[in-house]
Amino acid sequence: MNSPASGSTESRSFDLLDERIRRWIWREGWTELRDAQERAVPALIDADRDVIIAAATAAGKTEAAFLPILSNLLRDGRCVGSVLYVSPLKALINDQWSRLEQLCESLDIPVTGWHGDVSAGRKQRFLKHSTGVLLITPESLEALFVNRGASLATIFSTLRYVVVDELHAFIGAERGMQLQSLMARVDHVCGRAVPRVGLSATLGDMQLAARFLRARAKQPVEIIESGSAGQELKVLIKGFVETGARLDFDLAPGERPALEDDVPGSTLEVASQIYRALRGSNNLIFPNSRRLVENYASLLRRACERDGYPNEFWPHHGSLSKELREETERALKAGDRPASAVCTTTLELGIDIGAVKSVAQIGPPPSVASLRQRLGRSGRRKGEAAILRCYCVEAELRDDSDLSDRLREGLVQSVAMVRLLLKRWFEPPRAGGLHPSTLVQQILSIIAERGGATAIDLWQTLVVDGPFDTIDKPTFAAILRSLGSRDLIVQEQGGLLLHGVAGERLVNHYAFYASFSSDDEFSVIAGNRHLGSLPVSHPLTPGQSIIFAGQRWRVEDVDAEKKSVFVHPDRGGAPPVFDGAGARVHDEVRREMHRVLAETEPVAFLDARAQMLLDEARRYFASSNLATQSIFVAGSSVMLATWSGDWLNDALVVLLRAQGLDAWNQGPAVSVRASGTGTVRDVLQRIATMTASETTAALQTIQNVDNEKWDWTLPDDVKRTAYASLRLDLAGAVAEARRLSMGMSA
DNA sequence: GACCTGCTGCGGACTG
Repeated sequence: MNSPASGSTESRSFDLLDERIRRWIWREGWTELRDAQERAVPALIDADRDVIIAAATAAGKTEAAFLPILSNLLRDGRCVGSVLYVSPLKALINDQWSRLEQLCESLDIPVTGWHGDVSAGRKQRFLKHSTGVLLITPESLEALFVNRGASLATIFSTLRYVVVDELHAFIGAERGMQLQSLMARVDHVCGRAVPRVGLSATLGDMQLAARFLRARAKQPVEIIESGSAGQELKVLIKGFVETGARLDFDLAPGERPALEDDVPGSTLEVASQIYRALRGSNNLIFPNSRRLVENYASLLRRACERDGYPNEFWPHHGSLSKELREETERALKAGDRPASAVCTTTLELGIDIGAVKSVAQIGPPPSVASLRQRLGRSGRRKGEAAILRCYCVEAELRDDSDLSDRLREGLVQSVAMVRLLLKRWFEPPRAGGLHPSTLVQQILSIIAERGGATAIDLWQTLVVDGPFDTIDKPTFAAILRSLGSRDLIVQEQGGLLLHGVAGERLVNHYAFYASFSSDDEFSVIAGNRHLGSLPVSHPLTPGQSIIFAGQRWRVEDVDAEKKSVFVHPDRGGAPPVFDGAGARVHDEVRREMHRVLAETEPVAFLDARAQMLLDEARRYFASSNLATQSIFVAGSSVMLATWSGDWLNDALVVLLRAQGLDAWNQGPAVSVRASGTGTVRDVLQRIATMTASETTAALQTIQNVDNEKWDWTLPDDVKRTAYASLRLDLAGAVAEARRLSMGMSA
């Protein structure tokens, strides 16, 4: 069938679908099944294998999975089976629920959304009749295991598929480990391997994704990869120099500059250019922090006010209340007048926000993968190009400017990332993390589910059948002892493990279900209105002014006990201070940066000022022999130009420090405090011959290794190994030390 | 000098 309307028999897949679903397709007026849908039907219809569907965002992945799955459910005449659909976002569950409900209503298949915002009544209804489609988050699924362990076998008795949406969002993350464990526990409860289906638009390595979906598979995972038509991309990178000058941006007559005291001139210049280029259409603007989102949203809103337009620029980030975020989403979706969002990664994936004309990136993107995801939001209409504008601010050079400024690091990183994007490369997920923190959560959860478990049971489910297969028996035993010493678990006479008093208390609180931790935040309240939450590290004081939700406020009162900040509108304001570490750059990006600097041809997508800045950086790169020289003296430091990613650089820093040198990661280079290169070369030679156990010993020097939610419960060495598995490339650092000490070029 | 995700059961008061 290329055309169901014509009754053509070209499509075997169409004929395989249940008659009621064929009628639905007919009614919808589809003229053909998309490529991914055509291929997914025979793979899924018999529920006899695992499948990955990788296709572009608009290629109809949900239907590709659900048309054959629902056909299977209808086989017995009426629906007696069930499907478990797991999604990383509540908003996505709500979107998918409306789409599926529209289809399933006519098929008499119940569709149940299940997450924290869904009423207990709806959940009860599913528990009574556990058939149809259950759309759920990993956290709510965890809660089912903890609270309804005894009825799980009944609930999942007719389960035919487990579908995981946005598969890429789970790989390499704590939530991914949790999800893999939950899928293994579903199989255990069902007493059989329930077929798994993974959906994603951004998978690079299909084999990695297949191993994530089912490790140690008896039969291979079937992979359906549907290439997207190459979409045209228009890119422009604009350069700016921070001179410290201030622009007369938006002052009303007689108004005293207020923001200008806090905002650099380049920010005003970037805001002013964005305003001119984007006002009048729908766009997404990505500064790299919530603080900058607030700054730009406030400036752009005031520019609209100044010119007498209704506001077109709306902030969107994770600290804003659900209501304020929905206001922004509604403005974007409405389509009756122009609206742009100034946002963080909250608008990078998931929810449908309608057509977006262009994407503006302020400062270097956090990663190529993220840039790719952001661009996927633009030019979705047929025949329209995706448009990307990057705004890069560089410092004015002085005699004491550092390497990063002289090499125009931010600009060069943006150029490198855009070039990698055009080559269709992006960072693979780092799947080697051990995540013993999540193992602790799963141990406590299984004890709750089964009303107690032996060490052997836990070992079998979590390590032999589950995702924690890099944990050996002595380590597993050490973790159990560590949990015992903290009263999280106790052992009965017969060997059965139960919760201790402390364990009982933690598992019985709803905060247990999430595998990841989050910081303490203060509620920001204006009058009766909850504006959102603010992660506060330095406590706020009454009288202080802040920018929040794109507007300026003065702090009236702070209630530390209730974690609330009471504010009222104000004219002045410094943006709220957010803490956190920087984005981590991949090896390949740093190598591409080296190539960008070593070449001499102009880069096609730079404006005149950006090209000038790049030329400057290239001249410095050439005159300092950076193409061939890896070790050199700069002031009171010795620079080691590794041109490697932050995992390798951080590991090299750990190894240098363990040898008594003061070192730190400076991006393209590692900097060591030393007067000459002699000592540094000697130490590099020593590091170059280190064995794995010697590098492991160096981990002892790291001060703070508590990274994930349950790390505080783990033995010290397990914690350090876990830290290294997530954040350090120790083997790479040893190899780099060898290269550096032999005087080879990058 | 970063970002994001998620969260139950139960008792008691109240309503129709």
